[in-house]
Amino acid sequence: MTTLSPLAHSFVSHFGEMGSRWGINRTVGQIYALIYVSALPIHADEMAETLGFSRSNVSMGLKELQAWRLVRLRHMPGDRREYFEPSGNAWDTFRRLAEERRRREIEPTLSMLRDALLQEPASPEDAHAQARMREMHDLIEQLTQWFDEVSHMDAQTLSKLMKMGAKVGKLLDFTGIAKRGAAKPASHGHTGTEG
Amino acid sequence: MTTLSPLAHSFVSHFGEMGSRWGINRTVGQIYALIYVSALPIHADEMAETLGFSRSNVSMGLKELQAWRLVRLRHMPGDRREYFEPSGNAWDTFRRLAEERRRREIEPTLSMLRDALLQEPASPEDAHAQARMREMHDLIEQLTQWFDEVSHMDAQTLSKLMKMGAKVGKLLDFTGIAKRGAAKPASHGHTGTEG
DNA sequence: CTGAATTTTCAGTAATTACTGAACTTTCAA
DNA sequence: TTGAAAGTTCAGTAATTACTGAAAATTCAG
Repeated sequence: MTTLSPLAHSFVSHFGEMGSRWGINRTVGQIYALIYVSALPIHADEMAETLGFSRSNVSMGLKELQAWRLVRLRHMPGDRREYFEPSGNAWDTFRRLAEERRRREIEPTLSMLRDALLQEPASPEDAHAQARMREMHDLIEQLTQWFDEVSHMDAQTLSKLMKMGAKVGKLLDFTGIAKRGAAKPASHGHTGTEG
Repeated sequence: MTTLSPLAHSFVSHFGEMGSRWGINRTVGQIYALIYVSALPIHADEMAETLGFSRSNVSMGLKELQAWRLVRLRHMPGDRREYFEPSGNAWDTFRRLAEERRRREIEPTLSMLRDALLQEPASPEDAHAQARMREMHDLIEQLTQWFDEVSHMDAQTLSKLMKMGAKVGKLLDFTGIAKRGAAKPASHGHTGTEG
């Protein structure tokens, strides 16, 4: 498949544009999209030709995709070249992206916040800043801890949890009305609302 | 506060670096961080001086933050200048970021996928590509629908849901073992696992 | 109204990031 | 071993994105 069908082309070029919104660039996005929709594993020369990128660009892109653990290297019998396929289903892909972003972005932020919270505030302004940082720190920690738990589930389990989640949420929302009433008005301006 | 304390400085400069990982640039990240930790609303000149950016750069950054609905404009009595404060607490911030990213990134992707799925596959390769796209489409739709529900909750409710989520998840994980056993082996290579 | 204070716009430039081609390294069949 | 095929690296350049200063537009007290 050295030339793309219109269907595959629209998918691949869309992911090129979207890729740049995530940390990955256009090239990497398109390479991944191509691997993702291909029925069979493909090798770098084919990608370069299909996408119109230089061979070296493809090589670098594949390195990055391997760093994200989004693709898997395979060998075909009687062929020295390296073939690539997606390293999992859509849920695996999402999970890997989220885990990797967590490692690269969330963890450093948490670490910076933890450090800042250990300092002795030198002024009332610093004390306020710390309160805001603590609020952010606690939220991030809660979200990531929860994601940890959820990310070990497979698609079916997750789907069930989500369906239940909505109902559980509504129930809790109802029982929480009294507390909300006390907390919400303060949320104009700078607020320290947490449970 | 025209000069930053070490505490505030580390927070602000960290968000500058991290901002570029998200769609926003260094300037916008630092402006937001500064507004976020400030005890009182601040105006553009103060931001420009504190951060060492040009006045025009701050102006553009504030426009972008308003587009993301992350900051709120306020006026102080007897002062014509525009002051800014965060538009909510940490959970509000996270929710706004997520909602905006959804609008800008997820919705266009879903729309592209829906279009692609309506096409008549012109070849077995296209049929395979469509199957992969459907898998992605269904996952995204499920995730966003769930996020819709969750994003209406406030911090306390969410916190409860998360605490329950882990337990519910474990329970479901246990009941799901039989189904998992059938689905997982296929997840080597290209898989169409969904439930 | 007037004009000073404030904010916005935008063309030009600086800084950053992406991409290529050529040289280099690695791999493996013969 | 050898050398051709495959893969990688990297310096240079192209493309993109960020930032500034100057000028224009807006706002509002007087």
